[in-house]
Amino acid sequence: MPELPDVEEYRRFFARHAAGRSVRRVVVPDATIVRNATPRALDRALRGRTFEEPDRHGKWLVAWTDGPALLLHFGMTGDLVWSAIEPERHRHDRVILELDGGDELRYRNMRKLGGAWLAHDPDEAVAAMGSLGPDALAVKRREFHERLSRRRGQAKAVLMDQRFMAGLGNLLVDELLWQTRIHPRRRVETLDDTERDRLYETMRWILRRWVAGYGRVPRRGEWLIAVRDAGGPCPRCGGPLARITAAGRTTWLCPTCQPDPAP
DNA sequence: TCGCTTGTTGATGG
DNA sequence: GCCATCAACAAGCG
Repeated sequence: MPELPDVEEYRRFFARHAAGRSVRRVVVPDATIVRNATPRALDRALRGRTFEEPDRHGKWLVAWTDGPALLLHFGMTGDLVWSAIEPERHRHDRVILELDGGDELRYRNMRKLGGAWLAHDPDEAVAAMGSLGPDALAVKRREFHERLSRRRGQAKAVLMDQRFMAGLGNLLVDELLWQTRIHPRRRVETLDDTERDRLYETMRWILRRWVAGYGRVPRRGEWLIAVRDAGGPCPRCGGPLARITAAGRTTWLCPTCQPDPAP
């Protein structure tokens, strides 16, 4: 369930269970999930190391040890599982961290989009994550506006681009555009100052609410994302929602609240 | 069988 | 170089 709030929840989950604990062994049933090392190299690098408090940047989880780091990206179907909660291993558990005391933290990923990377130092970690923009939850107003001013094109595509802001995904961008009443195909260069600032404020508000209140993308309440799958009406105006494709992704919007820039 | 899916990357074309 | 589109990755569901 990987949007920024989901990965932040994974980060806390990882910290709660694995921080301060040492690695007894790393088991990788499917070698292809580790993208830049062999299972043997990953095991050798992490075995005997102790996990520290993990970091998150956008949708990336960076789990540092007192030596190298394990980087996890959750794709569309990634998850973390703790053995005390779920004792049996699952066929989609791709990386299994056996920790001191016998507990296991497992990286599960059905579709194998995303994966695991090994980084020996911060430079390698940055290289593995690619060119990411600032974390969407940490970015300052001034930098947001500065970066937005350098972009052209459809709002949906710009906001989804991890090089612009790291952490905004398909669901969250639909929510953000609906909250700010901006059509997904609206070109960002046509946004006025009020709209730009509303984008920043609303992005922060949604992220904080979803991180603090849900720890994930919400499924209930007066959110666009909570009603769209049920085919429900717009929570704001009561009109029917519309489904289009924008930036190559399924996109939900309210045609009344978010007028089409080019009817 | 086909279409669809909360993500990302690389090729292609304008 | 920037932007738009699409295929590919992979696996499950209806």
